[in-house]
Amino acid sequence: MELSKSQEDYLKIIWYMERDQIKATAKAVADWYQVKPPTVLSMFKQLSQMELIEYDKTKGARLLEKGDFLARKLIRKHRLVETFLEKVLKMDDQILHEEAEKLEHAISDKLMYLIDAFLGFPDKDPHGSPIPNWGEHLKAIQLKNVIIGHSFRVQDIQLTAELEQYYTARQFAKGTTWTLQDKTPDNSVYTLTNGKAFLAVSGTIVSSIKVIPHY
Amino acid sequence: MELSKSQEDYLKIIWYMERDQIKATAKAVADWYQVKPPTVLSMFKQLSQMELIEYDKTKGARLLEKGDFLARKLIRKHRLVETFLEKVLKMDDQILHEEAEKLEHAISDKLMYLIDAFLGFPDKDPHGSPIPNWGEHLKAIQLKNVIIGHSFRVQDIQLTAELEQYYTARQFAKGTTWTLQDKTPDNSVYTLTNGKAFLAVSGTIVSSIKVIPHY
DNA sequence: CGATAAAATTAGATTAAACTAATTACTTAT
DNA sequence: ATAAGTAATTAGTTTAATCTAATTTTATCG
Repeated sequence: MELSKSQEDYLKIIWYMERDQIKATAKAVADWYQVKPPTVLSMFKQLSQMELIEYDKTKGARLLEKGDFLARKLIRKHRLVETFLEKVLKMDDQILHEEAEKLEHAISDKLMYLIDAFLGFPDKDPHGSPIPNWGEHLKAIQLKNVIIGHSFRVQDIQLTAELEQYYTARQFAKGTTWTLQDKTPDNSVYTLTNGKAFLAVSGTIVSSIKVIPHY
Repeated sequence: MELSKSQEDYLKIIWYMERDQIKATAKAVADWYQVKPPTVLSMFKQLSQMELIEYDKTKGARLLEKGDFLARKLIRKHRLVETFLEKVLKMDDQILHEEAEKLEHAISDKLMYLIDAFLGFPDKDPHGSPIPNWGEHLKAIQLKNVIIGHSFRVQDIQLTAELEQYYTARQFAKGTTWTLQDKTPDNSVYTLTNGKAFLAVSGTIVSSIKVIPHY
């Protein structure tokens, strides 16, 4: 499922708060996003449901692996767009941020990549903030936490020799690239494709497989 | 007021239907936009309220001056973005249209201008469709129909000599550029600014002044 | 410790954009 | 000109994201 603009915004705010070591309480987020606490609470509930965050009254909201990944991606888009608007289109600094704020939600992963390439894969935005990317920020995550439609490179597999052999025989091995095509509602089966073949992976082992998502 | 993505989409569809001489009935628009007729009806009501369209059961929906202006602007954004993605970022043709469809709603007028300039003010998009622009499509419209926040160049003033003199003395004359800052809820007074001074224009004459909007 | 302040939570309302189901109003072909 | 078939319209529902008002929890300070 695609996230809404709002959902993305909340993830982003929590990400920034974690970075700045501010507890992401309902109040704090409400103040930041200029809404009222009940609104934040209901969004927290939603995002928890989707396993993007974890919320606890006293600890505030914290990003789970999937939420962290999506927040990072959004921030990456923001900073790439900002860089692009400034460097290539010479946009005025005053309106830069606001413009990027709108665009970050409308930019596909493919377009993000094209902009990145056009800019020569920069690692800083015009303000000097790091642009989260592969090596620096996108760590390996569990296959369990990959989002439908995303592709990834297999980084590490911890299975019994028998199982490992089974999957290796089907080209699912360290270093190969796959896309998560679908999963069952109960997360018991993950369907992958590598463009040529399909592969079903049991939900019992998706925590034991580490992958690096492509963006 | 900013239009929502939906509102913009409906204007665009009506614009295309007018171009293709298809009557924009509730049914036809519903089929086009993949919604049900009651949804379209309620949107027609909304847009009529805002004086962007005119709806009549038998004649269907037709764009009024303001609606036509906004639809054109959206299409202009679409085609400029498409051109940009293809020519500059070398985006794949397959995803071009879909991508532009999302971006057109997220691009400010200023960014539209920057893209236009970067491309060297093209008049055709990659498919050969004309990119609506100044000379070709943006005709003079009545000051009455200018949208708050937009600037324009004064093209023609049809007033009594006395009034004309009054306004001319205040730098409001053919060829000058102004921005519509605000208007009263009853449309009795329009407030303009030229960056230096403010000028109040009576609602009784806003139909007699023709202007060319900046985008 | 207990009173007060602050934050969290719950309940219920609102708005925009969609829907379904039911009704009304046209068209049109026989 | 009338029955049958479309299209338009109305009424009422739904969902996401917001709100306000009321209540409950938690903190904090004297």
